[in-house]
Order: sequence, then C-alpha cells, then structure tokens
Amino acid sequence: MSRASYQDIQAEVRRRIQTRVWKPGDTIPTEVDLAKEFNCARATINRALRELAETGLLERRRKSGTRVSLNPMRKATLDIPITRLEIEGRGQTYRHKLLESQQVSAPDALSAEMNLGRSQMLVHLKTLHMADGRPFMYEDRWINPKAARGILRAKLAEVSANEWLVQNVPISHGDIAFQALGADTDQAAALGVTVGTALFIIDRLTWMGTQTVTKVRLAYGPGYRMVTQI
Amino acid sequence: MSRASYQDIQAEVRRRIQTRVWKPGDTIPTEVDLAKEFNCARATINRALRELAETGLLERRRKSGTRVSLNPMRKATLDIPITRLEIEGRGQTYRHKLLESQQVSAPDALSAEMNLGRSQMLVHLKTLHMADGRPFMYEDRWINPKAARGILRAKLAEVSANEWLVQNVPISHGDIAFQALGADTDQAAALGVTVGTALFIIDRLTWMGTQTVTKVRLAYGPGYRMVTQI
DNA sequence: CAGTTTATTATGTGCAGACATAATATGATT
DNA sequence: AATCATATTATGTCTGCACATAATAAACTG
Repeated sequence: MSRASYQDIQAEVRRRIQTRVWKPGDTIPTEVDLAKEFNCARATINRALRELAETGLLERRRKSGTRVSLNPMRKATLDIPITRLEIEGRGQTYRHKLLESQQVSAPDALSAEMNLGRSQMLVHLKTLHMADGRPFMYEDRWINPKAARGILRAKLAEVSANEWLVQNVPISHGDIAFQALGADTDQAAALGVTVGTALFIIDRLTWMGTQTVTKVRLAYGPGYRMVTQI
Repeated sequence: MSRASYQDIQAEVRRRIQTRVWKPGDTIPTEVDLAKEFNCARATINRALRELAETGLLERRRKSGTRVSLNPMRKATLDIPITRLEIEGRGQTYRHKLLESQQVSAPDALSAEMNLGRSQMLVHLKTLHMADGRPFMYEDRWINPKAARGILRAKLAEVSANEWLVQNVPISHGDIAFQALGADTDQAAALGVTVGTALFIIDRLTWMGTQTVTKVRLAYGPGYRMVTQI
C-alpha cells in the first residue's frame, strides 16, 4: 500500500466503522500496527485517531487502546450565529434598531446570575434585528460598565452593542444556553407575534475572569432553526 | 524561558488575546518566531495554534500568517444528549414508554425529506421518556426498514429504538436542527401541557450513504435547556 | 500600466526517534 | 487471599528535520 495521509486514514477508519468491520465497542489495532498497515509514521496515525476521538467516534485510553464508541453521535459543533452575517448570507438586508437604552441598577435575580454586588449599575439595551425590514430577532442585553469600560460613551445606535463589545472588551469565556419559551409582552410586540408564541431563545453570559461582562437573551422569531451536521 | 507544552502555549496565547496584547484583527508572530520565544519545536507551536484556530479564536492562512479572529466566539461544541444518561446523571430514574408502534407508508412530505421512493413503508414510533415518572421528552420517530434491517423483529418495548439502532445499523452522518415550536395535540397530551406551549425541538435525520435510516423529532417539556460553554 | 510569470513565505503535513504518563498486568509479600 | 511493588503496554507529547502547498509579493513582459 502506498503512503497515506492522516485524512486518508480517517476516511478509512470511518469506512471500517460504517461497514461494521469494526463494530461499536470493538478495540481497534494499536497505532504501531496501523502505522505498519498504512505504511506511515505512528504520529500520522495518532493525529488521525486523536481527531476522530475528539468528535466522539472513538474512545482512547492509555494502555487499553482505542475502541469504537458505543454512541457514535455525541458531539456536534455548531456555529454561533452572527446575526448580521447570518441575514446577509441569505441575501437579505440587515438592519437593527435600538428600541430602548437606559442605565438601571441590577434586579436581584440578575445580580446573582451575573455575580455582581448589590444594586450594581448596568446598561440595559433592547434591540430589534431585522431582515429585509421584517423583525428577525429581539435582543435584550445587560452590560456591566465596570467590565466594559467606555460603554457609556459608545454610540450604540450606530454600532451594534455586540460589535462594540467584541472590539473593545476582553473576554475569557462564556456560558450559552438554548431553550424554547413563550413570547413575553416585549418580545411579542417587537417581533409582531402574539404573547405566548413559541420562540427559540439563546442566552449568553460572557465573562472576563471572575467578572461578568454582558448577559444577553436573543429571542428569534417563529420559523427560526439552528442547524448543524455530524 | 523553559520548555513549554502545547497547552502552555495555548494558555499563553489565550492570555495575550484576553489582555489585548494581541487585539482582534492583529497578526501574531510566525510559528518560527514563537518557537524561538517559547523554546520549543515549530510542530508544538503548530499544534497549539491549529487547535485554537479550530475553536474560532484564531484564523490562519498560508503565507499571510495567523490573525486574532474578529469575532472570538464562533464555534461551540455541544454534547448531543443521550436521554437515559442525561436523566440518570441528575440522579433521577429513567423510564420510557412506547405509546404507539405501527407500519405505515410514508406521507409525501416525509418521502421528500427522507429521500424515499413513493409510498415507502416505514416504522412509526411514538415514545415518551420519563424522569422519576414525570414526562420529560416526547419522541416521534420514523425508521426506514430498508436501511435498518431487522427493525421489524426488534422488541422495541424493551430496548429503546435509539439504542437498538446504534447497536445494529451503520450510519455515516446526520443532520440536526434545533428550534422552538408550539406543542401539537400529540405532544401536549404526552407531556401533559396545553396545546401551543413552547417546546424545545431537536430534529435529527440520520444517513447511511445516500439512504436515510431514521428521522426523529424530540420534543422536550417546558423548562428544558441545552447548555454549553465556550 | 495591465497582465503574466516567478520567487518568496507562512502554514500544512509528514517522518523517525525519544521520553512521559496512565492504565493494566504481573509478581512478590504479608 | 488480599495488598503492595514492579513491569509492561498503548497512548500522549515533543523534537528536529524535510518537503508540500497556498497565498502573496516581486519581477518581468508586452
């Protein structure tokens, strides 16, 4: 057999699993053996198998070897949508409208969630994102000015809050949650649907170290689907 | 500086991006330069940066180099929940009940979606998954017996359809979609909610080559959230 | 000056060899 | 038999080097 690249090896491993040459639960040959079979270096086999393990297709353990995962569909990577690009990608025109912008002291529930002191001042924004002039997504955002310095001077009617934050505020990590909720009055009014309509919700809480930068709830209009492949 | 592992390098790169030593859009030093700075081989730098690029934090191009991504939160990996494990992981008891099981010829809309010939015979299952005896998720599944041989003889009241399929049917890939929908009458009755209640929906279409194996719609009861970190 | 060819450059992938590490198996000891 | 120490094994990571490849810059050409 001629030389094989790590991608060729991945394809062949996938094929053997799909055709049940290697069945779920089976231990596959060692890297050394596979390197011999494919006439390549162990490092090449290692990379091929390591990446397959990252997708959940294989499970690897030192000493005991590499097994075909019992449940082959365990991890999906999905692209966090950037609203403007998502809309423009469909050939539609993107526009957003800042419906409301105020500074308020954080409600208690939010203080707890955002890890803030009592009555911390926050910037509260309500924005409607539109595709071809029609409501697409309603954004309810809280920003911690202690972490997002300069936000008070930013012209948020021109640049969207998200883009301003990305450009100006360092972040370390974020928590994301997806769920379905019935539209509340704000969401219903903004999106032009009746209260209680099922909406796809994305909550995102963004951190810099132990400090929260921003919490945002995105409420998508009816018909919205988030899609991925495995 | 002493030797650094690829994970140390990743941590340091992350730190420099978070602290804005390297800002969004900046081009960072070349692999050769970083290898000198960190006193390690280029391959080590390559692995560190390649993996960061996979998460969307960096963007790499031959010749032009590696830049800090303008939008640092672009990809999230999320675990496809395995219902039984998800429930047991909360310390609750898992049970499922096969509500309905019949063989029917595929409706036209489904034939198109599942890439079937006209009036293809399908197995149609309705299952309720319960946590501590309370409704948790309602599953509506269509199985193509041409691709899932043996399904007609499987005892689906004992083993869940999903587990039977995983163990017995080879698959190549799948399409997954997430959305919010108001409960229909079946879902409402099974989950014990009123029609129209916002439900979190996962649709999954599973393929073996050009043939569809199974299409399933999972409707989660109110309060369900799918969570991930970035 | 526009268009094409050629060189340059940073990343992409590969190799052989080495040592590290976690998990397991084996053997020794009580 | 149960416990502990030791050897074995497969994967995990790293090195130093090489060549491939895509994207860009430079040189050339009409």
